[in-house]
Amino acid sequence: MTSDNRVKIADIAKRANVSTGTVDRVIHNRGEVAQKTRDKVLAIIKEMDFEPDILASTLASKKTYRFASLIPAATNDSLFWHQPVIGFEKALKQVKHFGVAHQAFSFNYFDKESFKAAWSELLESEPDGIIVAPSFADVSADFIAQTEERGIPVVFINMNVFNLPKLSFVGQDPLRSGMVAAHLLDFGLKQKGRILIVNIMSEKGGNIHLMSREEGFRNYFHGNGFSGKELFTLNIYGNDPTQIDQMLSEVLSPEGAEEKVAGIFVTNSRVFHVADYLKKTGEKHIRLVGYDLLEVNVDHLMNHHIDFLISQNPIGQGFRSFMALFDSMVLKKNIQKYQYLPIDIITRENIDYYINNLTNE
Amino acid sequence: MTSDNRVKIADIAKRANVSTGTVDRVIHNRGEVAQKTRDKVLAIIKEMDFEPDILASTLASKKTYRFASLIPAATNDSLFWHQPVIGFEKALKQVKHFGVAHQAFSFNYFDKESFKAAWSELLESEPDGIIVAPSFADVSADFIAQTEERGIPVVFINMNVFNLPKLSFVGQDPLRSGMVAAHLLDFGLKQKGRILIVNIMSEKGGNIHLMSREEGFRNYFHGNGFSGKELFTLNIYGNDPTQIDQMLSEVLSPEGAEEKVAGIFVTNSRVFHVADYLKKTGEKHIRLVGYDLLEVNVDHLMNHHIDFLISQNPIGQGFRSFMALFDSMVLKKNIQKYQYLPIDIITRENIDYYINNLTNE
DNA sequence: AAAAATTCCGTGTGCGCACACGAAATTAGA
DNA sequence: TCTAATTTCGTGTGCGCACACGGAATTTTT
Repeated sequence: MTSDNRVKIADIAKRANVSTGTVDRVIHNRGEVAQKTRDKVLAIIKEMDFEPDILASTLASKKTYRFASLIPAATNDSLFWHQPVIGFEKALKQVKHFGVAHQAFSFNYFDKESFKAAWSELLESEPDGIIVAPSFADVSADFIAQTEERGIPVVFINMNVFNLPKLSFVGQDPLRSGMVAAHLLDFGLKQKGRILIVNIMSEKGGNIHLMSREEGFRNYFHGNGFSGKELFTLNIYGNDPTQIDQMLSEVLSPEGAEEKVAGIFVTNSRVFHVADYLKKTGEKHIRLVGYDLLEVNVDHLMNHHIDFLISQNPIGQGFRSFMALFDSMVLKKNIQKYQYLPIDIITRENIDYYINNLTNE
Repeated sequence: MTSDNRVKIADIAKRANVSTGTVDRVIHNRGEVAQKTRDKVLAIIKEMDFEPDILASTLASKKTYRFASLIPAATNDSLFWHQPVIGFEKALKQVKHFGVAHQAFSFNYFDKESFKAAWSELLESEPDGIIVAPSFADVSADFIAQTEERGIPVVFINMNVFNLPKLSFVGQDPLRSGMVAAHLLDFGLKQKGRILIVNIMSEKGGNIHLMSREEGFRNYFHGNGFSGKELFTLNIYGNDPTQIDQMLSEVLSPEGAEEKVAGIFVTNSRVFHVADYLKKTGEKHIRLVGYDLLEVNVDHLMNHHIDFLISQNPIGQGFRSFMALFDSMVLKKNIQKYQYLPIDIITRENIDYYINNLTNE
């Protein structure tokens, strides 16, 4: 019930013939300590394996950590981004006692200017740590320069910009996730057959992600020798249903096609557009794989119009990003620079356990 | 940097014209308070939305929580059980500041007596909370009666015993996981084909799990109408490789078989035995699905002798079980009684992110 | 109505640490 | 050598809460 013999600051102090104040000064590198005594205290700290009591510590120092996040606003075009916020909130709930606060900023996914403006606003709030989805690499570079100068740690969520300094990246490996999709379709299809890769994207750029997924998808087939599958790509810009339908029918309709398409890989969450089309045309033999557990996608999955969805675990991404800042800044832990989240394969049978999952609650 | 206006006990006290001591007494239901003032204080607490500061609270009350775990020892027959311990340790690391300690007990997976003995030893240590894998339901029932009497909360990990009282169950839904396996094989096989279900189990019982998985597997096919698949079961008792090989060959060899078997579902982690056999006989066209990321299984997965593995996320199970006790006892949170973990589908391409995964670190 | 028994309540101390303040020790200046 | 400037250090207070102790208020007993 009550056992404890953790070594505390007072123990160190006694052992070193100094006061607790002095020990405290060396612990926090606050100077005003003679080199000799500093060394002695340091040695004793190590020898006695002293670890400060975080509870007492944060209780005494009324310090507050203010974290700021900057991610796209959740709209019809980017429903995905509603989820990471939930992850932020879960994490916050778990660590708020330690004096952590959170302020959220957002921007228009397709508007570089709004991204820039939000970044500025965020910096003006002078946060102690930042989580950002660096949609526009060039703009991000400018601002990261500033955070570097001010010594504010930054975590990248969902998308990475490799050449920029960062505390950590939290997200998925797009190449690998493309390979997973490829494996699934390969597994489900007969030996031969054409496979269509569909990129539904914005004209305004910021689609590096999709390219990597396609690359991974193609790599899978190349890596596994000739498997009798023929791959071809359809790029669709914008998300006008009518236009999408038309472009799909050109490629899929009997007249247009050479050999019949057996499977389709949509490189992002817009997969529901393709499912809509297949449903509408009564096509039932084309295997379909896409991304993310949007409600529309889940509906199609349950109704057999989508075979597999790959989840990016957006809640987990939010949670992990937040905790990365917390672990690093509050607990002074060392953080893994690349935190690749699992590439979850979702079917009708296991989806219950991935929706609103509490994995990281 | 320093902003805070959380309401504290002193605020309540002042507002109620009583001392902090009195407020403290009502908060902890420690009696010795007139009903009238008790009501008043309670009202004010609610009105001001007071939440005690957990940090200060645990700091002041030198209370210690001792959690005990009881799971099978990790042996060749149950390698799986090495993982939950890692989850326990991760959880402990995260919450040890709150005065949480952990003592591990283990037993022989196949030996009911050792289970009984370990239970007794555990109870003698008078823990404040318990995590147990209730391998033998009848024995567990006896001991659960005792924990109930003493008011010690118990969490069941990995396997559930439905009619026993518990704080929470943490594990997977075996029925559903069987369905997932079925979906995968169904997806990967031509229209027709025989599918073999293999249960490799101990003679000594404790295999309810496997039965449920088989049931789920069969339900999938029944639920989806006649899909042209014929299912049949092979039960193997014991884990002698020679015997396993022989029994498999009887069922799979050209002479023995009526129609060729197209896919095999092994209902637990012993799937490597079947993979060994397939590898040995050079069979490459039989699809194979099984459970758990044991090293031997992972090897077969990487070498294409196993198509999919279903992971039970054992580390996560350990972590969640531990946190269930913590959340309930220390944080006084309400706990979900059934915590079903995701049924993770593992392929060569995504396995990296499930092995030693830090999802819950 | 006074004494005894109960019920109810306020005060004080300490948990382990952070940090301000000022004093002591040391060094520099004259 | 004595004072002034620096460097180095010890002490005290408080963070928000838990809990022991003893005293005040109330009720019961005689």
